[in-house]
Amino acid sequence: MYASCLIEYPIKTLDKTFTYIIPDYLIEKLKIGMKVLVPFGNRLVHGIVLKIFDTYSDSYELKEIVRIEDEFLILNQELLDLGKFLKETTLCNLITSYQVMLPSALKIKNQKRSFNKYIKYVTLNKDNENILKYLKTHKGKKREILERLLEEEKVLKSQFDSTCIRELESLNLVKITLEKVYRLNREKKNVEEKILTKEQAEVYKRIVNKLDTNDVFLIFGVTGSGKTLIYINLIKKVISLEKTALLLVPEISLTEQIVNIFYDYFGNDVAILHSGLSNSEKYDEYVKILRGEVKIVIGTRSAVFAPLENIGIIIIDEEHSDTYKQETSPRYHALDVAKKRSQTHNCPLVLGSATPSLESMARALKGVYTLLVLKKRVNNGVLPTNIIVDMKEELKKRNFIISEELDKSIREKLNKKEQIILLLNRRGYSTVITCSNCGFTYKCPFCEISLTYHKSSNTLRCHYCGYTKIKDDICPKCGEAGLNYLGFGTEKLENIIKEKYPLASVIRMDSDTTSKKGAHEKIISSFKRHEYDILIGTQMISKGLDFPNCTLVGIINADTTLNIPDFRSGERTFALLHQASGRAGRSTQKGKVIIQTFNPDNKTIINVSLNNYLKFYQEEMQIRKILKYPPYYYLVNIKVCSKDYNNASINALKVYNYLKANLNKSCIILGPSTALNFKLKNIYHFNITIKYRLEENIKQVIKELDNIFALEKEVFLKIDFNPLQL
DNA sequence: AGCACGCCGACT
DNA sequence: GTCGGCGTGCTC
Repeated sequence: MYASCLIEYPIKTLDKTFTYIIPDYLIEKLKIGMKVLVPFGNRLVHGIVLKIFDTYSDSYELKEIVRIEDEFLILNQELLDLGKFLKETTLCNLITSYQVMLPSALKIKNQKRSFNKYIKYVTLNKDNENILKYLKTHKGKKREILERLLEEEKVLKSQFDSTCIRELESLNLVKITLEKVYRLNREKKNVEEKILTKEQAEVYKRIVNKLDTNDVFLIFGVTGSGKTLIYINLIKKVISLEKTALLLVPEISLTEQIVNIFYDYFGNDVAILHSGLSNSEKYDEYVKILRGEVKIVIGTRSAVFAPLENIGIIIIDEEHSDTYKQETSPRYHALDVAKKRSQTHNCPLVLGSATPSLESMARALKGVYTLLVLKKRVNNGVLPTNIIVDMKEELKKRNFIISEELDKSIREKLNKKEQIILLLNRRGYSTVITCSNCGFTYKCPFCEISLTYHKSSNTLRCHYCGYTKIKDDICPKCGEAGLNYLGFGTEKLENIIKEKYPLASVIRMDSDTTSKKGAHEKIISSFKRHEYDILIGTQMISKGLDFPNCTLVGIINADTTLNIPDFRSGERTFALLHQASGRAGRSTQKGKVIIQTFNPDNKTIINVSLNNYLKFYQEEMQIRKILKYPPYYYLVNIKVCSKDYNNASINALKVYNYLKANLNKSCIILGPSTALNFKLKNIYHFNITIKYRLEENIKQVIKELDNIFALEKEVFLKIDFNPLQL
């Protein structure tokens, strides 16, 4: 018997199978989809079995498979096929597809063999007359152990002295047994059944009637309209039909809250998968799913590959979120994978958002998706009042960061003992450091992006590659003490707020304060318990969080995302600001949102303040139509990358010429232009973007282009179909 | 990716 | 004479 295997290295030249002989003793055990160890060249590497067959006619001298690496791990046929789908749609290596499906503990290239956690118990060796004899003739510690075991049968080994146990074990009186345990365990709570509102019930019914189809639904529901409760009811229904459910959420800061709700409802029927778990925890959760021990999987992007069988529903919450798109190979969008899986399992796909992506909304309005609308907030909550503050006017009054209006509102809310959220989508202390004497500006030596000053660590850091240096006292160029700290981030905002409102307690949440495991949860729950009056944070505080006592949201600078030169910046700004404003007044009190901006006439910002998604949608669609962007056109982005500037530049032109010569005339080719982050981690990037309406030969042409550059050593391509960022 | 093989410069 | 530089080429 023979097996075709894929090798662990993700390189174009190795993106093919290698054939091995299956040794006799493995013939029974070896299955397609297993992780194996095989000889490759003069060393051993990991691989994955794709095919098993019994005749081999080539004259090549084959080697034998050494062993199976993990008896549990089998990628099932659905996932193996899904990998091929990923390779086809994103042009990645096949092994890369399979790597992304596995938790890091099980990754093909991972060396460690067992992540299983066991608990050791001591039990009496049954039917052993010697125990009674021993009891008669001995006294002391060891006798006490035996007596206790006679009563309790099974006791944790850690309760006893280990040398005593070792001696009793060697006398054959007791034995040690191992029990596999999972690191995460949550019991179901008896939660009070919440009854769906009329509106929620209607949405629920529409989906439940279609559980035997692979229809796609878009739930367009205002913030606070209770989408989660609909998800819970749908999942309950699916489970009652003996099927499983997959729920995707955008990021960890959100998962905690949603996961807790689901744990309460479903207890150990839930497995969770996200980057906040340790490798071992992820391994445990994955094994639970693999063995069919859970019915619900909740997780971030890569959880879309969870090895669930018999899926009855797939739900993507906050479907507009960028986090569903992977920015490294394989550059897939979880929504596309979910759609594929919903077809395979013939189950509905439910997308939920208060600010759907333009693509999804366009499809829903065209009738490709079923549009379901939730207009009301639960508890009759009303949407907050939004106030736009023109910061150009405030500057004249010398209010640089906090406007008069915001200041007034903060004081008012503090007096009323209500809570406040301040959003500033920029971390660090100051964002630009220049010398007033010679004009020098600090830039990252690898990315050419201005460094951000972090006061707490007294360092200058690059937010793209992580480069860090200690702050200088004098300008490194001219030697004068003329360094100025301009621009501000969350760290400085925190200082300013603390100074301005000394009686208020303030907490900051951004990626600097949440690097430790569980830090998100800690900050969120303490704010929820009202241990703090003011929460300052970056975008991570904007989504999905539910703070009933928060009645004021201040958006310190609405322009940060607006000014990024990307055709989606309007869409992103709307989603971010709308989501953030949705944090205000989620229970009975009416909320207030103050939006500080230098562009008070900007249409996107005005539509945010009007809480009018549909108007935003229509206006933005007009722009997209005129500029030929999605959803009217499809995009492919090709980045030509090299350590050498000239090399990158010359090859970018080569790529352009190749595309020009081979693509249909109807395709629009933009570039080559320097990418937004032109130099990143010491690598130069050139962008070429293709816009097209009809698929035709585009995939084939780009595939060939990719093959040509696979041989190139100094230059490489990053090809992104349907990119979210250019 | 890794490692061997292979062909040219400065050293015990 | 040898040690070692990193350029090509192969891995079932």
